[in-house]
Amino acid sequence: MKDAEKTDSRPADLAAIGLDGYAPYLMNRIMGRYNATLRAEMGALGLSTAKMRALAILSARDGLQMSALGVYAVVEQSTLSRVIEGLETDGLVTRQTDEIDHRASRITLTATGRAAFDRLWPHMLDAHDAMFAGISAGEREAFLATLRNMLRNIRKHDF
Amino acid sequence: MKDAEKTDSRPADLAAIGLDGYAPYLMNRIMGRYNATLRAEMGALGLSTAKMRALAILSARDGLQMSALGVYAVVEQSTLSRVIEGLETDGLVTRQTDEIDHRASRITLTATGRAAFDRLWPHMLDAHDAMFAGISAGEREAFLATLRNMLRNIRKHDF
DNA sequence: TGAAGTTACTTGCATTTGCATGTAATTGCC
DNA sequence: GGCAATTACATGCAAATGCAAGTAACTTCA
Repeated sequence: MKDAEKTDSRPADLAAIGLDGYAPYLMNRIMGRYNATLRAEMGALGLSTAKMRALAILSARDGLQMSALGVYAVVEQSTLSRVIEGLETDGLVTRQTDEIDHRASRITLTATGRAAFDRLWPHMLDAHDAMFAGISAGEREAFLATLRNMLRNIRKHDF
Repeated sequence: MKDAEKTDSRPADLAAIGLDGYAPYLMNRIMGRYNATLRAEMGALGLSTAKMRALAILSARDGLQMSALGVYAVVEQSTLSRVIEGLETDGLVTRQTDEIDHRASRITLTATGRAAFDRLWPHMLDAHDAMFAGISAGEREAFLATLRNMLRNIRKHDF
């Protein structure tokens, strides 16, 4: 075998496998476009990336604590704290102290917040569909299955 | 069929498909951890996320213009301008006016810059390997192929 | 039970980032 | 050739973000 970089040993550098052979590069490119598209489309509504993510997660799992919401939304806790403060000011979410643990607060979507997400969702869906254009349902499912395994590999929480 | 969200029509919301059924969510989680890990590990070396990406891309494709580098590295043009300025100050890259197009500049890694990438690369590889732990070479290849198709779908440039 | 340690969130502060705009160089087209 | 449109990059500025430190509320365990 001529090319040392083709063996099972760790590739010497990025050039050895090529940008297109390095999954994080491809994923960054794809998510960069996804995020940029949504930010541009929703910026007019006063929704930052972090705000969009918080709304989206809450639409699927209401009543989360800040800490869990931060994990799901991939937003630093300090950032999330301010984001939620802003969403609360705008009346999109409610923050109430947890009954059992008085340090924690439960974040809930208001009707207004739900309506905001309902305007956001079609854009998210469009961005999603654009990604998977021409990709079969079977391939998409296999792709999702791999993603779920990868998340399980690298996540630091049980969710 | 009972569940309207299980048909081919567009799902009503995120809850209908679940977070784990929405690829951008999974990809954000995974890349969030990837980026956070690298940032934490390389912050001591004075490398921000954008600086790391610029070095990595240049290690594979030297002599790029700012505009192309920005696309590959998924960094806004204005941000990249400052990032490259910083890297140039630190002696990691060289910026020289393009011979033909005097508006453009060609960015090149210096020996110091290459050395910086060589320290960065093992961390990138570790993060990559952590993602794909327990995933077969075949599954990884299929995953990469889907990613390449997705990038082709959503990219706005020919590269 | 009570002091030390942990956890949940907030806040101060400096850095990073993005958008809008500015400047210089090139291209297109009459 | 020459002027309008476009392209490449730089910069002003405000918003977003991350880290470190602070406060308050549990938990643990002697």
